[in-house]
Amino acid sequence: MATRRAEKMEETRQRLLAAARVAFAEKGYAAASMDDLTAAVGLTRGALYHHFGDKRGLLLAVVTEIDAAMAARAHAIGQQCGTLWDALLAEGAAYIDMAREPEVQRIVLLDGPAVLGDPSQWPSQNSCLQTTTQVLRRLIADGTVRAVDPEAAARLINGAALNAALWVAASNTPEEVLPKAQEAFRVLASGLLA
Amino acid sequence: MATRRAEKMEETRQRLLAAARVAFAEKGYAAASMDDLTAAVGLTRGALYHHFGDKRGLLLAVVTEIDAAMAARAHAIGQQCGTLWDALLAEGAAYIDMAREPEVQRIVLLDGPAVLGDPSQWPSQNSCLQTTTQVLRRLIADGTVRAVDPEAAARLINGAALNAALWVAASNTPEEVLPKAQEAFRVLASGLLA
DNA sequence: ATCGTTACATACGGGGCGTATGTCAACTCG
DNA sequence: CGAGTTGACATACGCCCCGTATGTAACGAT
Repeated sequence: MATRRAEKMEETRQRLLAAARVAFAEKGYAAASMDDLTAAVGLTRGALYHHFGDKRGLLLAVVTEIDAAMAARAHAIGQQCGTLWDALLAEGAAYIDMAREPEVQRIVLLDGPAVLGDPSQWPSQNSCLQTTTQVLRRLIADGTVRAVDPEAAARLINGAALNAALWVAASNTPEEVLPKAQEAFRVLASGLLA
Repeated sequence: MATRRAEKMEETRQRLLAAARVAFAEKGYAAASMDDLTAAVGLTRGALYHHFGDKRGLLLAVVTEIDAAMAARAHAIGQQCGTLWDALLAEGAAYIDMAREPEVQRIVLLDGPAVLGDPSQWPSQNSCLQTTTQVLRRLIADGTVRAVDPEAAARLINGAALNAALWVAASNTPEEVLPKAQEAFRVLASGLLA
């Protein structure tokens, strides 16, 4: 089949994606130059526009990739918990933790919403949100959690966690602030219990 | 003394601010042209850079203004409540409501954080956050709310509310979604009660 | 009345994005 | 096996926009 060609093409796509992650994370979306970014991996803007359409398309691809990785990681952590409720708390803590990484923070939490709009409208559908919603739905079904709209609760929980993470990361003393944030998260989440 | 001059100067400052609010809200920060913006009120970029330093400075001024207005409005609503706890819930609901306005959403929630960084680091100190923190401090003191870090709890509460608002506004059917969001907010907040 | 200050306009340079066009290698098919 | 076609990527161009340096005219002080 057309393997040789498609193979190489996929490789350049990945190289561009990787370079974009670094550039967007370090300089931010607006300040990242497409010329510099492509040159860093030995290509030109031609390749970029061929693969991703425009600068925004590139950001979308990067965000989708990171979002999927986050959701997978959170899901894996949740799986290791004895009860579903513990899984929910653990996933929340995981989000707070992940959002401390500069790459996640800058790209997914700050530039992502500004450039691509509300996360729930992204094509990736915000996998993180989906994961949390699923867990909540089951918790409501088995009576652990009060009867609220699962999607609404998931959005609030996620928003709280991500906001907490932003706070921790921007703090001068993250080590002191992190436990406070996690404790507050647990207290707040307990409001959902039946 | 130097009133005539200072008076006029203040007026042009306000005109620029007003034009910026409109432009940033309608086109978004990145797509808003400083040339167009200033021309819309019969001035040039010269005036703008004289008053605000740069494009970012203009956004900061706009954000500060809106933030102050939001905090004032929330505070006023809280004052009308019988108990402090009701005030907290009412303020939360007010934030959800205010964040539905396109101006607030686009400027304060989306572009603000992306361009200016984490809201808690803004010079305006995010008045909204301050207000909520104050109320929480008093609620903890009088034993209504469990002993958590007030700032942490305020950040989470605010994050949840604002995220909910983004969700409502981006939804296709805001009327259906709004009550779900408000209900979920109340349930979540109840976790703070002692 | 003169001079310094300052609010604002004009002019200039640099850079970045998107697109139109070119090129060359890889696959297809007779 | 060779000619044609497709497609991945490079090159070239125009446009817009930001920030700054420079100019100017009005206002206030002395």
